[in-house]
Amino acid sequence: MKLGRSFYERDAITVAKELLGKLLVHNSEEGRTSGIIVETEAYMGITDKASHSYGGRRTKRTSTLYGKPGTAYIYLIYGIHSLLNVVTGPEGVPMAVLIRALEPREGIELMKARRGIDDVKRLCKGPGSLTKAMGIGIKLNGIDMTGDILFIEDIGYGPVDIVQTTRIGVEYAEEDALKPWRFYIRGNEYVSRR
DNA sequence: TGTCCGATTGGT
DNA sequence: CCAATCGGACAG
Repeated sequence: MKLGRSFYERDAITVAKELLGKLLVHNSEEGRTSGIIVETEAYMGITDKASHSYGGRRTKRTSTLYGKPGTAYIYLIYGIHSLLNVVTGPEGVPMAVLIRALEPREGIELMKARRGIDDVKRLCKGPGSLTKAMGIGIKLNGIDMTGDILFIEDIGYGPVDIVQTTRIGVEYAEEDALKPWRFYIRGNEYVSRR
């Protein structure tokens, strides 16, 4: 069953935990790909120094974060990688959940071709890797994830044993770098390293 | 308009 | 450890 607006209309920490074990699906022109979400991070918005919307910052890029819950916030990092987030919380509250890793399910051959590697374990390991495997680029920024192109389903996976720890790559966020807002499925082989 | 730099990745 | 690669953010 596809996740609807109300699922996303909650704080990012709650959504980040509950997204573990759900299925991310992309119906692209090249074909359908999907994977179980095994790792997420919560970005809590205007009070979170690691968030793009910290302090209520509202620019061309971050305007997506202020949209409806369930909107895809996709941006380019290092000029190379697209990172996928789902906007959460009530409209106007700029929180989001970063999808960091997937366990591939459907379209694995297409993912291998897009990534140029064969190791299934590495196909969607890391936020920049999974978007490449799934064919998700910044063109999809702002798309409604309650639609039929890019969306998330509850497939009854679980129960899930959640590990909670600090987020990756946010050292600049001072005290907020220590907040335990990264979540992943304990023991899962597809979680990113470091 | 000019400069700085990143919620990363892959290779040295 | 370090380069890749480019649009966003912000100073001037």
